Amino acid sequence: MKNKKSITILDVARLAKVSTATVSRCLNNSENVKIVTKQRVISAVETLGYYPNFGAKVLAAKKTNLIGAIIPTMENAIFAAGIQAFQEVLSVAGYTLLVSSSSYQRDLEEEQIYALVSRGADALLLIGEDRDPNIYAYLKQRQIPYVIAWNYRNGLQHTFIGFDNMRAAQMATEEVIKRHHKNICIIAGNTAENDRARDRKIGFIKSLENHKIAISANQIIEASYVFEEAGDAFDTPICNNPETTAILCGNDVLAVGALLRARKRGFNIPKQISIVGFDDIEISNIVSPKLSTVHVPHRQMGRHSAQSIINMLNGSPEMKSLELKPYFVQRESLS
Amino acid sequence: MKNKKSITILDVARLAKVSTATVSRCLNNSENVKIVTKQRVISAVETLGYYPNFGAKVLAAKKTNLIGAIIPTMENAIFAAGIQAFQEVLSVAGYTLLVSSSSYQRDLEEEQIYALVSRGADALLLIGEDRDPNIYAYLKQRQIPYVIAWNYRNGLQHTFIGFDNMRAAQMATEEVIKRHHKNICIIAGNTAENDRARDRKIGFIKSLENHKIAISANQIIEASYVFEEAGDAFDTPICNNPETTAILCGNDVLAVGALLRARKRGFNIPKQISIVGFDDIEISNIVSPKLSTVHVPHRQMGRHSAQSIINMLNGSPEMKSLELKPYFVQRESLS
DNA sequence: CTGTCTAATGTAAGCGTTTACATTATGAGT
DNA sequence: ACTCATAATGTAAACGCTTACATTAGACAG
Repeated sequence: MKNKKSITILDVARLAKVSTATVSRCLNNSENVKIVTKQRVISAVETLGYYPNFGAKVLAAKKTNLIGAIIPTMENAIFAAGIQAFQEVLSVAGYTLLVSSSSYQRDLEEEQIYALVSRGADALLLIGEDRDPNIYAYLKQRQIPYVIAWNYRNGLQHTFIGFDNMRAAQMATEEVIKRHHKNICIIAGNTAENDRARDRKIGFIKSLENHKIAISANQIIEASYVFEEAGDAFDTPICNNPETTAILCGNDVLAVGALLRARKRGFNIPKQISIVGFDDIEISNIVSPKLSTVHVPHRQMGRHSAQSIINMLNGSPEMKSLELKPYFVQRESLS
Repeated sequence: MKNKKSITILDVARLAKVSTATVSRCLNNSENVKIVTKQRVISAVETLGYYPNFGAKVLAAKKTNLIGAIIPTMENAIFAAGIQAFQEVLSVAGYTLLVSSSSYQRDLEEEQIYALVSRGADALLLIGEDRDPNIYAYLKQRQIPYVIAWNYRNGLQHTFIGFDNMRAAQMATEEVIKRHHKNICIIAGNTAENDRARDRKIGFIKSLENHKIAISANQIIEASYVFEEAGDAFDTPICNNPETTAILCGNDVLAVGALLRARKRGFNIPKQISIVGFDDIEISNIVSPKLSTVHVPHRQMGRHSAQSIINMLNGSPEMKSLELKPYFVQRESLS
């Protein structure tokens, strides 16, 4: 990508006494090229120090082999690890990852989607389903394949590689209920622009309703995914209160934040108050007491999403969604 | 990036009754174009639904605006957060991040460097200095600017945005020594292919020597950055031993791994044994007791690295290195 | 009204690949 | 030795943009 009269495929062709087409074929390990010719070409490449020009290649081949991913943040281990798995699979298949983070902001995410596509992304990994329909229209018009991870829904609208957040939340709630908790609080993630947070919250509430356990509006708090905020949510009179015996949290960050604050306030967990998280990131195993939580298959999602995108790019347009199954992990913070 | 007779800049030019040059000028917010012409062009772009072709743009402009970063892993929060900060700065400047991870393996990292450059990276963020000289030669030959983060060294060889790992390690060691510990173990990261791990280990040892505190070879263990391995290292008879009163760890993951195992074995921390970490990632605030550790300015490194790369790409070839200062954070695991 | 200078726009030459199609070499079967 | 299928290679037309340079328009001084 710089000035200097650069070495082109033509120079290689001349030195190897073949045509540019043959050089191209050698370099893209294509069929039908005699072994001795190939060797001649390779050695010409080496003596000249030739490197293919990326722009020219992209222009001619109409693909970049760049895959974009837009995630809320890398600061949450769940996404960091998911993306890591995603990238590993892409990498061995010869694709490269373009990353951008939206900080859970819808408009920012939108910008990033347009940006990544205009910077050459051949396909996209998106987290969650909730976004302006125009974006899907845009992606369709430009024929950019994409996978929606961290969420699963029946139907052919999109390719989902994820799980049912609502059901998973219900699963967690059932665990709490069967231990006879009656006075329960919810610290949910901000649901305004986040379908996963919303589904989880709905799941919590639904289960409670199914079991006729009363929950008033002020027992449901929303907080952003930050320890401090979760702590503050705990300090709300409704939560921080001898009546309350269990808190359901929208994710592990929230749960750990609440747990730490509860401990600081002198509560014994889980004796006086139980706390359950969601995600099963590493810290849930590190806090004491260890967090009871819902295990989310983040690495699997990353890997399968990558595989799915690769398939799409190779022309299998079946768009098979995949539903993964989270499961509850009982550790120490629930009794 | 697909078939379909696509809409080109020529179509836009025709509709707006201007030349392609003018269209290009409008789209790249360049100087010297009349406001009314610009409006005509913009509206033509909109009615046609035109999007610039990435490959053509790159080929003609000789730059991609893609910045590559190769980090050991995103699973360690220190890199995840650093990269996050890096990306945020790039993003507002109109650059996009290409990421790849090396799993701390030198040969893999090497491959990734070549891969990212051949996939269009205009510049690179590298972690640590230690690598095959051929790579630096290659980067120089292809005129790819790069920044080395997480390490700092005097000299004009490279642009460093980092800190002196050895001195930081000495700083931590001094803290331990001044609390009168005499029987100290070291759990270092694998130093074979990792200059930062090596510098830290050397720093630990140097300080001990300076204070005439004996440390035998078997009091120094290397482990990879994984809780379990650190735990196993702790279980070594040398560490897990009433004589030992302090353990210096190569990073927080190691420290937390050791701490958890020590607790499991019934040790009281820090009464019976002190543990100090390195990095100051979030978990060091979450374990109990909270980890005493060295704070590493990871977000700052990310931001400054981005800024530095942007400057280089804008033609300021000064290559100013920047030394950041880590500091010790005393919490609860050291007494 | 002319000359001069600057701002705005146009012209067209690259940029360096890939790949459809055309051509030539190779070798098996007779 | 001669076909004829097939493998190997060559030819050259895209691909769609940017930008150096050329040209024209417009403003203003004299």
